[in-house]
Amino acid sequence: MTADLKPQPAVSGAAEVRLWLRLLACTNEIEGELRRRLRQSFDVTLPRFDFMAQLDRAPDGLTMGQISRSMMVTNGNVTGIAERLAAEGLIERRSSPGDKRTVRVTLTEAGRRAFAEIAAVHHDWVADLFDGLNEQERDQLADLLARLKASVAKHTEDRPA
Amino acid sequence: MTADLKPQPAVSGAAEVRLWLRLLACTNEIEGELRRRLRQSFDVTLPRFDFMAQLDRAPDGLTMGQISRSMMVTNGNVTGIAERLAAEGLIERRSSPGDKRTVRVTLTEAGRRAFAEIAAVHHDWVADLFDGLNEQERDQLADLLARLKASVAKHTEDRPA
DNA sequence: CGAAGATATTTTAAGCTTAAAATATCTGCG
DNA sequence: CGCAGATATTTTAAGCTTAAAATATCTTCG
Repeated sequence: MTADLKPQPAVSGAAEVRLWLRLLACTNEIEGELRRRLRQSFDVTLPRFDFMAQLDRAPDGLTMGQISRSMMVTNGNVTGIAERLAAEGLIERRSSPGDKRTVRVTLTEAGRRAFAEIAAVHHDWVADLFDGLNEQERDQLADLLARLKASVAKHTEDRPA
Repeated sequence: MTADLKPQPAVSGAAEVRLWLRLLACTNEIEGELRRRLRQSFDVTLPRFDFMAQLDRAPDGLTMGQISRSMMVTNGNVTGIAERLAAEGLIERRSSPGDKRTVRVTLTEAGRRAFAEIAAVHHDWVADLFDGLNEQERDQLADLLARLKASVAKHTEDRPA
């Protein structure tokens, strides 16, 4: 529809696809490296670490739904992760007194200790991986990603909430 | 070791972690949206589309190892994807004449047609999702990601090839 | 009160992903 | 030649992830 308003390169979207593939490769590289290190150093998976990170910021605990929303994954997904974390004694699940449908999840004392230990090292790992960018470049990247996220949201905000 | 050469904010790595989480969220958002659209419009998964994309650029086909390397996933992973693509009649696997260990994979005619149809729409989708960034911003993002990838590689290049 | 619809969560089926072990084949060297 | 190590791939076990269906509880409204 905008063909004569906005001249395009020979193949529509080719440059964007290259950029997208680079973004994906970069993210996967970092994610894979962090996953490997978490497994080797702490025998923990990235999703379990992420789950615990949500709880660590919420002293009173969170419901399963809150966790799934903040992790941006499906409800069913967090059920499985919670199952394994509970089996390891790192979290506790209690049915809410007010609303029996909801489950209130908290870190156990062991979970809080384990998370703190891992998080400290995790911070350093991430700082290391990003140390090839100076502060200005990091700010620039953060800004571009915010714009990109907004751009994506324009095309997705009309999904079933 | 560099503590007195390079002053750090109060919590080491906090800014980098925030940037990393933003990068991850942004990538997941785009990846999820593309996955959903591929499934709804073409009943195909992202990994299968990606697998076919590798083959489409290689008229003579590729070995399983070449495919797993270009997709940056494990060997075992591509075995499963190939199994399903072959069941759908989209690829063909032939034992190599020279080296009986290797498998030469090619797109079937149906596979080539299916890929072409999907790829055209996929290009447009990606272009749409990125249309909130102008050309300069896209170039800037590509450049920062290249630097980031290089930075990450510094810390990972010493892994078993 | 009681049913209809909304909300929170779990279950299920299918598929993706990894790491590690197993298989099969090839290559080089004595 | 024959075997030791290298290479290509598959298999296995465990876990992550999604979408859709099922379950359980709550809320609203007549």
